Amino acid sequence: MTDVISNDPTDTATLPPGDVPELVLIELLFFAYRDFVSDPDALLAQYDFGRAHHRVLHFVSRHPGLRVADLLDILRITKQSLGRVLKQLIDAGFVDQRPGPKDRRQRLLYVTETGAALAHRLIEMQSRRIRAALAAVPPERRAGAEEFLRGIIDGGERAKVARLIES
Amino acid sequence: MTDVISNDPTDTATLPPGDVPELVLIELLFFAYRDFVSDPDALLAQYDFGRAHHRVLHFVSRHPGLRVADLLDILRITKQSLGRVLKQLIDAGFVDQRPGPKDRRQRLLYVTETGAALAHRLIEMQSRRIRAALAAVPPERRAGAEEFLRGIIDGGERAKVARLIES
DNA sequence: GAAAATATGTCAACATGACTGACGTAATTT
DNA sequence: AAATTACGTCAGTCATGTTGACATATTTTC
Repeated sequence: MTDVISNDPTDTATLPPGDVPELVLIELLFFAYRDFVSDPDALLAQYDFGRAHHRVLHFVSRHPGLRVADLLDILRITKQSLGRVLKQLIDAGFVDQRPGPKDRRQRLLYVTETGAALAHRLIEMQSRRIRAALAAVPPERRAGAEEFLRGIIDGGERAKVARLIES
Repeated sequence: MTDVISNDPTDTATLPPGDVPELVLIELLFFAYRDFVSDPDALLAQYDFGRAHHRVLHFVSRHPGLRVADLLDILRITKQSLGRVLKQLIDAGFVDQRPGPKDRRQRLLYVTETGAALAHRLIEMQSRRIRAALAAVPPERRAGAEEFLRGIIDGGERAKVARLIES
């Protein structure tokens, strides 16, 4: 791999970050997310799980007793997509479901001890990366990262996400 | 890890953000990325393109004359996956390829005018979201977002990504 | 000049995770 | 009793990723 950058000026003019300053953050979001999910992916592969299993396991672990409908709203996928992944997690003994005590139509979701252990390992991997990244940001600017990410979320979703994260 | 999540549905205590402060950023990255790609997805669907086409189009637009190998390194996908998407972009007239002038084994990639127009519209959509998010961050903390995201990228990749973004 | 390495393309076969749309069942609410 | 809700399921499709092997042209190295 020599030089990723072209020196051919004969083609369509490109938009350098000088012209569109937001390009830097657009591309950083891509690269950051690419690497952010890479450690979990590697661990999950050992269990024959993928990114979808990670998301389900994470949110069930964080919110025991979560309903299927809640999970669908969080993940923005269809019932059918969730159903498959959830079934695999239940069959493999990482997630458990019980009828709701008040409304017995509901299937409330819980992680098992095995599931909790894996969820914690995944959180630990990503926490380490987050801590390392924050360590390189001057303390007075650290809040900027969180504020920026909250602003990227759809306006209509922001309050709901905030509630979910805080609880 | 002192906390153990029990199987008991009545025990809702898990790992709250209070115990693992990085959880907030872990979850914000998920939600922010989920919404960040949502507008492009909607526009691309009109052309029967997906997220993979977006990424190829974006980086070819930003770096005219990019080689296939460079793109593989940026996107971290296999030649076969890229090949399919690239072929569709070329057939649809959004991307053009020419043999390298020095090394004729290379197929240097360029966007056509049509491709550039679409790439610019996609950048514009995401720029708008970025600008809105930054507007809500106090100016003295804005740099924190960029610094944090750079820190999330794999240490070994950071210099290469920085060069790619700046050029 | 021959051999090796490189850049790219291509084939077959497959896995994952997403989709739509329709329908079923049990439980709760009106 | 009827309507609504929560959830599951069936059947089919699509997009995007994977591995591994092999082909071709070209450039580099000995």
